[in-house]
Amino acid sequence: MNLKQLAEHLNLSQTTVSRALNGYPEVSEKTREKVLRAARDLNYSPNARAKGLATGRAHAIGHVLPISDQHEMVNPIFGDFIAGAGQTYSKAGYEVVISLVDDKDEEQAYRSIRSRGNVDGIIVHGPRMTDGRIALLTELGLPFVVHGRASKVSLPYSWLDTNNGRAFQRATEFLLDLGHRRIALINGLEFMDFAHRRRVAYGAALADRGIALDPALMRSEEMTEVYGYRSAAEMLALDNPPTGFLVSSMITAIGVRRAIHEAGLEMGRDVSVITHDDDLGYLRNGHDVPIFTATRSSVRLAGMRAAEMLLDLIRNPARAPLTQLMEAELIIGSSTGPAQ
Amino acid sequence: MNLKQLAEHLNLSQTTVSRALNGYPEVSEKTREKVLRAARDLNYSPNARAKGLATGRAHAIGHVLPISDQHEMVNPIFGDFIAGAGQTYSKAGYEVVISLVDDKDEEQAYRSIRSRGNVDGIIVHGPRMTDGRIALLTELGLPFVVHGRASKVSLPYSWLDTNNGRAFQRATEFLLDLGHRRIALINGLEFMDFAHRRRVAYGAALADRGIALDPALMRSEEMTEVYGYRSAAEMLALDNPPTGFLVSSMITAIGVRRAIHEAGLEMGRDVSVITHDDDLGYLRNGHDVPIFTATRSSVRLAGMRAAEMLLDLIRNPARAPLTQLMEAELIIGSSTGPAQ
DNA sequence: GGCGCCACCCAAAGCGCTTTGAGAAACGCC
DNA sequence: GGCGTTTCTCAAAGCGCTTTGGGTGGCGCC
Repeated sequence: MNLKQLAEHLNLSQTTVSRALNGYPEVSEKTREKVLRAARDLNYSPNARAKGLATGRAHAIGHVLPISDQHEMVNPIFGDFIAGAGQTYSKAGYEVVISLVDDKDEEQAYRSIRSRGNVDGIIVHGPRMTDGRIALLTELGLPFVVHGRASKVSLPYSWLDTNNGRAFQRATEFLLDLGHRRIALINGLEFMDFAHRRRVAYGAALADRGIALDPALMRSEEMTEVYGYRSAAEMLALDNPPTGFLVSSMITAIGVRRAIHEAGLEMGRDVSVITHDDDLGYLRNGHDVPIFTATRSSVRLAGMRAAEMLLDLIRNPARAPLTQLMEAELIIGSSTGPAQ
Repeated sequence: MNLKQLAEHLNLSQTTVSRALNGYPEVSEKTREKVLRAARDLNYSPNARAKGLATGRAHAIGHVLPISDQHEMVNPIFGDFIAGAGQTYSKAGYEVVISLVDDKDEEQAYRSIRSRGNVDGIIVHGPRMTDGRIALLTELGLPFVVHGRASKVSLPYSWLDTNNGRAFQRATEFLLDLGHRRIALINGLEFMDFAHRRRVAYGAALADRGIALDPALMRSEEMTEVYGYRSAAEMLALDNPPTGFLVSSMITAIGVRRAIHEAGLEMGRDVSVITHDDDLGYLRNGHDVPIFTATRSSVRLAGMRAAEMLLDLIRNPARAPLTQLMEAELIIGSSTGPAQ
């Protein structure tokens, strides 16, 4: 069923039918009514490609996930982010298209996304500190919003980020205030911007209290459970083990907890743990009784907001870049306690 | 840059340029060479909408996630599945389009996906035991592959599934062989087909040894960490607590482990746990030293294979439905031991 | 009755590509 | 040199939609 057939069925021109369906005023209410009913009855919906070709809009948003040998963005965050964004999109009649792009041919990939024209804008995931994609997309004139920031990029661009620095500063201070002096950082990969910021904030908070950084207490890897376990196990075996852990994700913190248990220690009493919590749907940090003391910031909410920003950008291409910084809340769970 | 401009630039007709780019034999190698170089230099890539309109193929695959109030498919599995499928797609030049559809207007949604024509086929996620989508899609003539099965649907259709029944039967028998008699099932939602099969297999294995089902030891909910924790905590507080747990996902098993620890028990000694393990990238069950005894089946691999099946179906529309059953392997970790 | 004005409606062009049906150029053969 | 083939190239139609630039009929008004 296409427009032409529908028009013939109704004994109307394609123009009139199209106008009726798209809410143009040049058509009488009676006609519009008739057209809408027929469309529903005959189960007509316009061909997206043809519509896109004619209007120049794809009504789709691209989510580009960089992949490389060292690192892969398909992580637990992504599902929740998409779920949030998807909610916003579907209200606005937009679709999500996902591209996995190898960062070897990143430039080529973005250019081709641009000229293939099947998305009206894109969300950039996993920004590095110095991320070439921002300049590239700006040059290409394709609307985009970065989930996160790129510290070393000075161009103006639209982004939405959690205040990772502030969050980790507060978390570090929280442990310091409890009397901890040996505080470990089990961080994500530090060429990722968010992890870099956390690292810097942690360092600054310690320096503020005159505590020197100990490289033996700092790790930076992909945030898996096993990584948390291994790191914590090794650190707890040191002559001078940490009494507090700052961890970059719930999954990793679960690994840390496992190591603590295996060492015969109790979390919250012998060893304190604070983690960042993205508030993932299936991995709730117990909203009533938090398991972990955590810096919480909903990634699903971030998805919704980033999507709104992007749609806004698409509708008003002339608009200046939008930015939004979300504060994480520090929630107190039972994984922290005074230093022994 | 579009075809016309490229053709003008080369002083050729659009036809010739198009043929050169798409590898048709009617164009000389010399010309083709020239065209390809120009395309690369000028960063031309064809407009996907126009191409799709002309060819009738979208070069995109839809992944449809049902959402409802009671249940939401955006779960940890999804990221890995897409990562696997995406690998196959990008090799074949296909994109992924994600639609979140509310199951209230499911029928409408699938019909509209069909007629909007921006995907060539779809992967159906999260099949229920009696899933209306299968009949609907068959009727619509849209190629599709189901990730999982629908037990109560008798139509032939293409699917790829893990042998959940066999896996949970083996797991149950494994615990029985270790002497466990009170075995709990912390299952997923049992209107989901995979969970139903697990439930049936668990029941059958117990019945085989003449053990009656105890409703107090059976749960069926969304597979979160908190659910695992709460269920296990409650069961361990029973007068006659279980000595073995069969759990439907790693995340939930982590919750179970937490409850066991909090009860002052040790997993693998006082209480045994077997979980299903989807082999998620960021939540590895320790490939060298498994944390949990588990039935393992890579969901990423499932994604790759399902994608291949679908592409096959798209290329040969006349082909009979394809089916593929993946066996899970039972890996022995340290979370199980003889019943006390 | 003739005029202008709305309210409706339509034919046709155009979006960027593929593909058909045919023409020109080059070649070998007698 | 003329013929049939092969090789290369082209103009134009068509995919399903939107949108421009008119038309047509009915109404009130003088």
